[in-house]
Amino acid sequence: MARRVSRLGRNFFERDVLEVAPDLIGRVLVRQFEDGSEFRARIVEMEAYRGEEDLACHARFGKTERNKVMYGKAGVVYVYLIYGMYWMLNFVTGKADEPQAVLVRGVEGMIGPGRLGKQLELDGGFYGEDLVKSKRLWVENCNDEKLEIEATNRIGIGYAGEWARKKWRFVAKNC
DNA sequence: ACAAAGATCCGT
DNA sequence: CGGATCTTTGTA
Repeated sequence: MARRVSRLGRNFFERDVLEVAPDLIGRVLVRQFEDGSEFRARIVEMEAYRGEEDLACHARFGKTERNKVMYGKAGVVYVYLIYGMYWMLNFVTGKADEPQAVLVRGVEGMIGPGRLGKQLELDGGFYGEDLVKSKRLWVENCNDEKLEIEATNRIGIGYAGEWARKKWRFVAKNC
């Protein structure tokens, strides 16, 4: 049965972040630039950030100006500048008022969240971008064989105590 | 108002 | 291993 390549819809992102994060491995991240060119690559590394109780999550201090989009509807983009240099790409997941997001840490040929943000030419203008409707950034299904997924500790969050030991980083095994 | 830290990367 | 570079956050 012919099934068109399709963009992931709202319902995909409305599930719990621990379900969505591994499910995004192997899907295709698409970025269309102003000049008509396109960046397209399979996602191979994701990290889950889940709720105010997760001390590694930006929602650990409650709702703020920066993280408020995480409290809204799923399927929109949460970007923020880290170390004054790198734009980090996240997707909001779960129900409204449940602050969750997945950080895109790497795609095929472009590993590292900071480098990816640079390659995609992200900036504050992507804050709140809706992946379901956007003309410049979205995620598509992939018909290729499924990748084997490994779960490990999250990177760069050593300050989070117990939460640093959660295996909430999902990475394709052959990468 | 201020100071400290940060979901990183690069060059030495 | 330290510097770049600047926004966010709690009050160190």
